[in-house]
Amino acid sequence: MELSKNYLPGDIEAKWYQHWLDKGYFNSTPDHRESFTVVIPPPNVTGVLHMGHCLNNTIQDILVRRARMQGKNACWVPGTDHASIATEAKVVQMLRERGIAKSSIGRDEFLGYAWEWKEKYGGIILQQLKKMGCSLDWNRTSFTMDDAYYKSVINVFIDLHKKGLIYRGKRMINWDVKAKTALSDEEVIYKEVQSKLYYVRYQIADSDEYITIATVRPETILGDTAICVNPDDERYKHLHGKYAIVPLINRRIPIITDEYVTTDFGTGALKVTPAHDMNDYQLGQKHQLEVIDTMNDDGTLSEAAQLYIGEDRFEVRKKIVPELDSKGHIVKIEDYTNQVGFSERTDAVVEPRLSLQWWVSMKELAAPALKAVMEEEIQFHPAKFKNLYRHWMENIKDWCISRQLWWGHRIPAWYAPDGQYAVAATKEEAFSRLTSHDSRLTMDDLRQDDDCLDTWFSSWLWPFEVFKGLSDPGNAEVKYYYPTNTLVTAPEIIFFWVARMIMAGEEYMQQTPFKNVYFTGIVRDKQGRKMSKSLGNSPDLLALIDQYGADAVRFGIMISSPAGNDILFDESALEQGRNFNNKLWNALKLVKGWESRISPLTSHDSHDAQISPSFATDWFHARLQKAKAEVETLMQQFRLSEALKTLYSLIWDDFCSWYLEWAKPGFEQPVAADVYAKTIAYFEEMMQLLHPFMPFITEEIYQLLRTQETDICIKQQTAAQPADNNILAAGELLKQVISALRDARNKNQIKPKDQIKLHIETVNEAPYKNIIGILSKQVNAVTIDFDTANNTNTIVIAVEKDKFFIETEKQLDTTALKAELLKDLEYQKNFRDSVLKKLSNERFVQNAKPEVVELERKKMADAEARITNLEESLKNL
RNA sequence: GGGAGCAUAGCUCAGUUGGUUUAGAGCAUCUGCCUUACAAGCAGAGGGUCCGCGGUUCGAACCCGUGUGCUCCCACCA
Repeated sequence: MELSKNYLPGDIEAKWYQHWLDKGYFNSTPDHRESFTVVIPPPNVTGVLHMGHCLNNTIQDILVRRARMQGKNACWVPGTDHASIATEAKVVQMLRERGIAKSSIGRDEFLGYAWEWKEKYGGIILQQLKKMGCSLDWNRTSFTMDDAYYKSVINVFIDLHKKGLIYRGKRMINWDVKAKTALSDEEVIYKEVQSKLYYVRYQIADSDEYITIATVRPETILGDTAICVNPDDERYKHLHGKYAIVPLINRRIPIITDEYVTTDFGTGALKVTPAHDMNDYQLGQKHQLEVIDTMNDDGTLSEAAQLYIGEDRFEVRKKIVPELDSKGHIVKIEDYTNQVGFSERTDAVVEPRLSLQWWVSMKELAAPALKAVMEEEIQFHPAKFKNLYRHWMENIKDWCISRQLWWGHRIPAWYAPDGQYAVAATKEEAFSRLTSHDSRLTMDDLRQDDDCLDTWFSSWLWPFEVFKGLSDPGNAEVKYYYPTNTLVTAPEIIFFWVARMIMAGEEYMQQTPFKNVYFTGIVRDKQGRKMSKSLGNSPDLLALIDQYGADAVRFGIMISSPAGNDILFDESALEQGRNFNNKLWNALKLVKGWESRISPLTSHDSHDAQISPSFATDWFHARLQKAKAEVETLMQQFRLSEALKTLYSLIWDDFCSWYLEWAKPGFEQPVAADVYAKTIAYFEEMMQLLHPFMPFITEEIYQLLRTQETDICIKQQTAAQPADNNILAAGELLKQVISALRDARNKNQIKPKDQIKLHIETVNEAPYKNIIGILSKQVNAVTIDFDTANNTNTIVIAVEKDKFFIETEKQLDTTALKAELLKDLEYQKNFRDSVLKKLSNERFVQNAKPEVVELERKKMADAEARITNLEESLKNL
């Protein structure tokens, strides 16, 4: 078969993915084997594949494919998240484009459109994962709003409510006065605006003294319930415990102290309006201040304001300033630049506002989840995230789980007209509970809570609910697959998601949901900026796959991403991946080319060094085993990019640059049968090791090498055998000698075609005996002997303690060579002196470990030998 | 403001209990090669005040302190 000049990934990738699907290799059912479960962090249904997904899913695929090849029952569960905010926003936007306002249609109609949208676009991202080669069990595709999943979410709500862990409480939220809805923090856009800072003075009660505060929102004065100063602020110490009078409305408010107030901003005195500012609210809670809500839901002032009732807050700002001024309360007005929140949807200035929300009480749930991580029942990779996790868990705040949205799991609470409510799975149940208090109620009186649950309130059940852990408790699948092995996710959602999954797992499965968490970094562009749509610096992943191939993309992103570090994405890494593919392809072509030239003889039958490079096969066997062991260790430590680097250099340097060159027969010479067979076996084994990282090309090459009894992706890997250290050392010596001789040839401009004679001066000829054949071919030496050269026109090279004389026809210019030797001599002398200094330090000899001292002695002896060697060489010149 | 982390070659990073390292790799750069697997290649080379300062130690890129610069998370300043 004719193999193409370069590797062409397109058709090959599509072919193998379909083949794997047809064979059902990615599908898992429980059996006697050990399970290895990974659940995908469910991408949003609104999502399209970006670099972050690429990184994250490549890592998962590597872990899953490797486990599968180690004989484990690997199961990687796909699925999507309903992503309530993001999806609802998309659907609203789509409706708006069709001229439909959300407010003009009812909840059911809206949800109809939302489901339609989900069915149409929600699966795109999963299809894209197939292009990357992800070995997911597609029969298990889950969605956080599937019927059974939905019911489990509701049941968890009911259960936690029953346990007293869910309650209703007031909270400051971001209020959009135009849309008359609450906004999530993510929907608030902070912009810098030019404001005024108004200095307003308040009279101290029962005194002629005044205290001046600074504010950008003078209209909120009407809701003031305290003035706060720093307890250490000398200017105000005499006012502690006194009262001030709110201008215009003459309310008496206390002057309180709190460390929160900084002395160097404004006047060091802060007016406190608990109903209209996040921080003031917290201060109010802490100091038990009265909360006066002076604003209606449309941004106009309410009756509680006493003045300007019914007028918009910004109108009031314009009017209240002159009024304050006319009564002598304005001290000065300064220009001021500050950050103001705007609604992402309506661009209205967001107003902090108090509202009644549902909460999960977190302390109790957090305790076992904190323990699981601190005691390493769950291991974080890298471990540095343990600190972050601990800090958050120890200072955990209650979780606000209600969202003023329609797309999501609707809160199972029903209200009677008098405000009484019941939490129940059905309206009927709620009715029966509420009628026991008030028998006059009818079903029609009951109204279900309009709000939805936070998206994370469903995704925290993901690791067991994909196996119906709650909807069908104790079923065989959840018993087999749960807990999962490794979660791969971004550190930015450690609190939103990872911590809460651990809590839910402990609470409902009595077991942590995973054993390992691998935190990926954030994918950034070359300049270190986060990839985002607005910057336009996020490349189109599918276009990259088309251009470089999926294997190259996977290689490129993995080679530059140590765990937990951000990765700076650079297309040159993909190019490196593509080149690596090509290197593999060409190595295949070379080895396949040997097929027609196999000699019936093996390397042992012949004494001809040219066709019996048994040293090469023995050496590479050891080299391969060593690399295999290294990869095993690195993978256990989740050092994936280092494992890939190890394989890259094994294949490119040791296999292609050294081994194949050593084992390669001369032009039209036969190939020893055992060399051929071993080369094929090594190649196969390397393809197996590389398969999890680059699944497509490895399968293709594996199949082309020879007729296989199975496909590579389910071929079991064998454990590394011990490597022979002597032969490894001999290989390193050979490499070193070849490099040194090539360097000398290069520097003396001896052309590759020019032959040389080589004399080796050594006290120990034995290590060289095995490698003469290879050596002569690699440095183009016509003869090699162990005699001292007597020709004066020679180049002398020192490697370790041995000397190499290159005899050539070419006239040599020794000046450059001399300079080189002098430089090396100086280095060696300096080195010797530094070692000598160490060894003559008595305290070093006394305190250091004996083996360290011994090592220094050896370094010393070696350096001495090299110095003598170099000095002699210089004399010869 | 609270917390976490980072600083090693032009770039991206290794350097695992302080001693096989007067520091390694890949990419980039330079030099020479169209050598019959591969120019998406081959052979070779150059390149470092391990952020500054102080300390601990026989010995520090590594441990401690401190300064500087950068990044991220949370809360966002009246």
